[in-house]
Amino acid sequence: MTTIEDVAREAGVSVASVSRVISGTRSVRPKTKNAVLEAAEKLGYQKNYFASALRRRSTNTVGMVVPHIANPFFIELVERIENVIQADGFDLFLCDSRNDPAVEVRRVRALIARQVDGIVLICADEMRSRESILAVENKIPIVTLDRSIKDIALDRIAVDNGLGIRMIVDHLASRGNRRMTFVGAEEGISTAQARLEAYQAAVAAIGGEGGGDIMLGSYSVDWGWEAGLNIADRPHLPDAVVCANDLIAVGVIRCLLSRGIRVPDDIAVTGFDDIALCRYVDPGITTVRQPIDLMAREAASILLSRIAGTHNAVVNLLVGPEIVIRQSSCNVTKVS
Amino acid sequence: MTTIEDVAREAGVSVASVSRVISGTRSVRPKTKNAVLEAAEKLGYQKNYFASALRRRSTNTVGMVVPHIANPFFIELVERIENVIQADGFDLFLCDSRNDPAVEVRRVRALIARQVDGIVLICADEMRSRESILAVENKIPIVTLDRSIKDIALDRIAVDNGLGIRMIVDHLASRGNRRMTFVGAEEGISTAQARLEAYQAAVAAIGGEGGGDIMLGSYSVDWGWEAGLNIADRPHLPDAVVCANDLIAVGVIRCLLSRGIRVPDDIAVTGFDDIALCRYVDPGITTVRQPIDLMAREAASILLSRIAGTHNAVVNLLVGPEIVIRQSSCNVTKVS
DNA sequence: CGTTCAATGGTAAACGTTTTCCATATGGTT
DNA sequence: AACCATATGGAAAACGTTTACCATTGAACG
Repeated sequence: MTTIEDVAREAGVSVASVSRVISGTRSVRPKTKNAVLEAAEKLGYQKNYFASALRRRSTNTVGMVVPHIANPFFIELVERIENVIQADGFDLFLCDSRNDPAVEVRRVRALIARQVDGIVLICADEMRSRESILAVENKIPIVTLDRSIKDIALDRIAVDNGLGIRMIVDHLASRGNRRMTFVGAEEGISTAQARLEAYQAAVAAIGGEGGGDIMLGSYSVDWGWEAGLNIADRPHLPDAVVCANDLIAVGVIRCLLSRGIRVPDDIAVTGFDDIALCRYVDPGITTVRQPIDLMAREAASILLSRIAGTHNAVVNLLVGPEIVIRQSSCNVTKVS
Repeated sequence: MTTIEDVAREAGVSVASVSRVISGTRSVRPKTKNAVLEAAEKLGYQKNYFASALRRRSTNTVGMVVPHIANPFFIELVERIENVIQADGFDLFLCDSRNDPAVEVRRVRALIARQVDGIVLICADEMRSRESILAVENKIPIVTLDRSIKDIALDRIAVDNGLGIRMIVDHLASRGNRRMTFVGAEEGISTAQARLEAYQAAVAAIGGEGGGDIMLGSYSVDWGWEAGLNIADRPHLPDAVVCANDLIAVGVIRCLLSRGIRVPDDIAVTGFDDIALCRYVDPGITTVRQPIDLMAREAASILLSRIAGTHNAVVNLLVGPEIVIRQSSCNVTKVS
């Protein structure tokens, strides 16, 4: 391994000069600069990341913790965020918390131990993820994305879940669907909670039925399938099933179809997130599109500005969703 | 930040003893050990990762580079590998090469700079990914997974792609399909190349038509759709479309359906990998299941044993695939 | 010409561990 | 009791950077 000292000897300057050229912390005369660069090139010098981090106490790295790496929605956020921060010279460490606050806090600790300069957190639980925040001990900035933590003043960027669900319910109602059912996820997840409450309020607002017809599970295809079984077994089918995300909707639809129940003819089904999968299944799924690009850019730039030390007020940004109507909700119009 | 020195003072011992207790590198008397542990606990001591790594030149971390983080097949491999190595006390750094050898080599360099103890590489290109291997300079062990690099003696774990495709072609032939088409990915990808060659050989072996009817693009839904357009426009449809992976198959099927061509009734379509998506689309996709769990376990354990210094001969492990028959290939039997 | 100031270069002290090398204590064997 | 082997503790030297501090230079200015 060649060190700064080897380079200094080769270039005939001091280690300080080499360091200054490599890290660009202070100006050096063009002549010495060139000598250093040539020597470094010749010796194939590579800066030792750990020595540098140890001394500087900063790593040009941000960590990101997501609940489930296999969920395409999170992956899209990760990809976009990585794009933004990479342009600023930062690297990204990605961790999966398996939707478990205990794992999450371990991951956060591991990131802190590696002295990441900041963290983007999509938290596992709106109450118990508080531990993860405490683990940070205000040592570095942290922004929450998509999901939030209760009663804690933290930057947060998320879609307006309530509005999204209202748009869905209004859309279903406008096509004559009155009797609805909601298939959601655990209440511990802030987005799940928000979508649930919005569903209840929206159904009440349109004077529909089923505001209390609710099943809660997890954000997964398997749970959707399970809930589908329950629905299929009912003597009297609802007009529409509002699902808390697209994965659930896929499970519900697959299950209903397997039982000979037609979607959308017999029941309309909707999702949330607009992952690519919505376009690949048949029928295509009506859903709420999150402005992923905008969310990722905002989250990244807030984090970066906090890392840079600028920025003060806590940001709580709710971005607007967009409804995407596909076949899964286009059943016969019962009222027009 | 509390250091080893603070702990030593609190416990009334030397820093050496503290270090030995924390890192467990040498035995210490139970009495001092307890004193150290108590002091560490009391002060909330956390080992400085960088100082440790700088001194030890090892990090208990392995890096993994995959071509595309949004491809569910890779994600499954990542999840399984993380499970195995975590049980051994290793952390995983995941990177996305965007299927670009230039990005890949940057990622590998970043991993080396962070002194990962080993790398799992799913390489972008069977020729140009050679650069990535050179970047490692034999400093640390590296195993390739799924895809391979030409003419280079490196551990490799992969499915028997040729056998998988033969199983598919035989299955299609057994149901009476004679005229076939292949929709593959770039030849620079070893798996794509292997599947292509196997397709040609298998079609020849069964005396079918279409051994030369080949379209090459990328492992993506979009490419599948594009290839589907070409197929749909032909005056004379083939009996079956063999796709090089499931994403392509999804694209082909969606496209054909959108043009009023029925799958499987008019054309049978098959995939490769058996990602979850195959079960969620309609018709379900006939495909080749890779033994992901076995592959991940083997790759991880080979890497870990190389890191530990045991292990010598280069491993080139080809594991057996399994055919999963679903609706997409179950068209009318033309010969029986 | 003397003074001041900015620009640049070098020396050496951090950063927080791990580990080598010694010193001492302990226990077991003749 | 003498000896040896082993276990344990501590001092200090690494690991490779960055940076505080000082020294030197040369230019600008009166």
